[in-house]
Amino acid sequence: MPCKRARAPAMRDVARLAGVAPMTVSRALSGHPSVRLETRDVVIRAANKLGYVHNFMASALLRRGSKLIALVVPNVSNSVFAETIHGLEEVLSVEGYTLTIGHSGYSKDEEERLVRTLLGYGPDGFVLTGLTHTRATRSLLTRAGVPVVETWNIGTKPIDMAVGFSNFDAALQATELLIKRGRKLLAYAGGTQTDNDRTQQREAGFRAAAAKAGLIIREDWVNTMPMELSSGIELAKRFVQMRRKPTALFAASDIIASGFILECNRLGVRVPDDIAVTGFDDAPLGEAIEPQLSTVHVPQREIGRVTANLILRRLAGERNIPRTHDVGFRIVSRASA
Amino acid sequence: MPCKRARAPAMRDVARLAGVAPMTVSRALSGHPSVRLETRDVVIRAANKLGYVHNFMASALLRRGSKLIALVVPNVSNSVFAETIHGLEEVLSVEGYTLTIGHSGYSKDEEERLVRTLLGYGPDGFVLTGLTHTRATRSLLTRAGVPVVETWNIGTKPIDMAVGFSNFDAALQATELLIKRGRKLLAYAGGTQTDNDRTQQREAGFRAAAAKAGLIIREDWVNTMPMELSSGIELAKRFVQMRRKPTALFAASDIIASGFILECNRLGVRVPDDIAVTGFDDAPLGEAIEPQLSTVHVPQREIGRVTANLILRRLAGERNIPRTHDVGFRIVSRASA
DNA sequence: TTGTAGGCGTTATCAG
DNA sequence: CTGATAACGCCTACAA
Repeated sequence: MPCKRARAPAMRDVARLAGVAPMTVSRALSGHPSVRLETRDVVIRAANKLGYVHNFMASALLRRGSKLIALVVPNVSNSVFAETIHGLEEVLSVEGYTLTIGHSGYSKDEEERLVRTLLGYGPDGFVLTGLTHTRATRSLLTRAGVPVVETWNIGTKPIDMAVGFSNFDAALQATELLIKRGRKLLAYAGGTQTDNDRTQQREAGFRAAAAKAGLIIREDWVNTMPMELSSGIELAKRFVQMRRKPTALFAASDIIASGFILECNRLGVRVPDDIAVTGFDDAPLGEAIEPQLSTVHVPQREIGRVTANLILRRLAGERNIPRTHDVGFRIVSRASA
Repeated sequence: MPCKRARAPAMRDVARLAGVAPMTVSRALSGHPSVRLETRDVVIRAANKLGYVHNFMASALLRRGSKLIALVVPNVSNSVFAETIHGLEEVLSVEGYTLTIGHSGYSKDEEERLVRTLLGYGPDGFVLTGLTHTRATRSLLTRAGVPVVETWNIGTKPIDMAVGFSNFDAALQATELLIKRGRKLLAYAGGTQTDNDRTQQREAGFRAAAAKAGLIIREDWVNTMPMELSSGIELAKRFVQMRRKPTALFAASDIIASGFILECNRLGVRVPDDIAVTGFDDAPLGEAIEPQLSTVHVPQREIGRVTANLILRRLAGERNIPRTHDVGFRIVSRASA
């Protein structure tokens, strides 16, 4: 165990060593212009000597800004959110902000609990995933009076700001790619989460594309399963055992689609001849497998970067920032469809 | 923009509504035994009515615990760390702790900067990746007097506690698997990071296995590259163009190894006939590809869980906790070697 | 240009 | 069992 928690040096300690008042230390360290350069040097030297670290909790208590940005994601292990976190960090850390992260596990009630907790740290900004939240979540965040960004979807009215793209349109266009290839027997594989507006919109987009083309969707071909490779593998195993088989699969995640294709290769199912496949996200894996995966490119990291910039602009006092930011998507046509 | 930041209800507001003193609210809400059940009910009802949320900044200021655990990882986008974060969250969130996360980008100086910043939030515990840090980092953390856990490696003396496994032994055994298969011309692919003790130990383990078997390593077959699929793909492309070719590859990451195998399949290189491959981490992808990847299983999420539990035990006042926790590894022999 | 007083929200301590 | 007081580290407002 490290030695007993000795009180960390505070401004008053720096002040004593520098022979000035604590207030002068505060000004010197925050770069206030009205401090004599000489004094400022003395203070900075003293601070370094003592290993002074600024106490953000005290500043936050005074509502001067905690330099904390709160983030709630469904799951950090999901690489698409990891990329978004990366984008956020990239931009925010330069400005001295730190992220506090909570996992909702795709539950809106857990999300509400987390929002409550995280607000207790006085964050300067709040980032959520998706547009559907409990009434209490919306109200807590509205009243908090800090910039709030909902990510990964756009459409309904955001609490404050939204950064994402239309999951509905993207799924619709990805499905239309399959239909354009002449496929009529469509299957779907998407996430399990009922509390998840992205997944819901993707399934809705899939159904809309089918309806537009006059195709009937067999409900037993609509699969909801975790977004894991194993789900795709399982799906391929089921596929070879089916009597009536679909001729196309739209997976609402590249991970599921890739697992499906990899297992098809093993089982001798030919993609796209026996079944065409389209994914979602444009993960690096989709490009590495054979056949390469057709998918929807989504600017995962960009969502984080744009979100961070919006928060920074808001904190800098900028007004009249549009509430919704569409980062777009792009259909990537490769060999699997 | 949400409405003007109205002051969030504080204990004093709850106290007023409940008709008691703020101190009583504090006790009631923290489950102090010396509060009459009736009083406690009144207080809790008042707190709920006002939507009171506990202000951690004030508690942190009093050094009563910020309920914050600080974490520095090289990169959240790397799935192995994402799993560890997941394990940490899993255990810590149940106890009401929140994670603050910083990315060092594999730089020890950036890590030091982050440690300084994160300490400014008065965390109740600190989690680092790896065992090598700047002198200042070690000293800051020692003096902070909070539990500190270094993860993903063991060996040298930790700052406080360490949770991981011997990267050296794991790499050595993975390489020996290749040697046992009769391969003598060994190539290596590992991370670029010079500041990275895990990568260094893996390379050292690889070299030690070769030396033990009396094999000479060609330095131009020792590749350092980012831990991405694309690195493995690049490596496979180089492989087909080589005049003298290695007969085995030890990749210090399943991602690189998988990229290599996937591209080999595309280029007609037979694995393991033309080249045997071993990875590291036991990512789900290794099992999904054909041939399946031999690798080192590492309990990624378990590292997070064990780390969290050690911190909790320390915070609960437990003494004499061993400093080093070896979570072990397991060689997984599959078709690629 | 520098210093002083007071308070942010919570809780340890001691008094009732 | 409950309440008053003081203090944690910093910064706004005002004074010198």
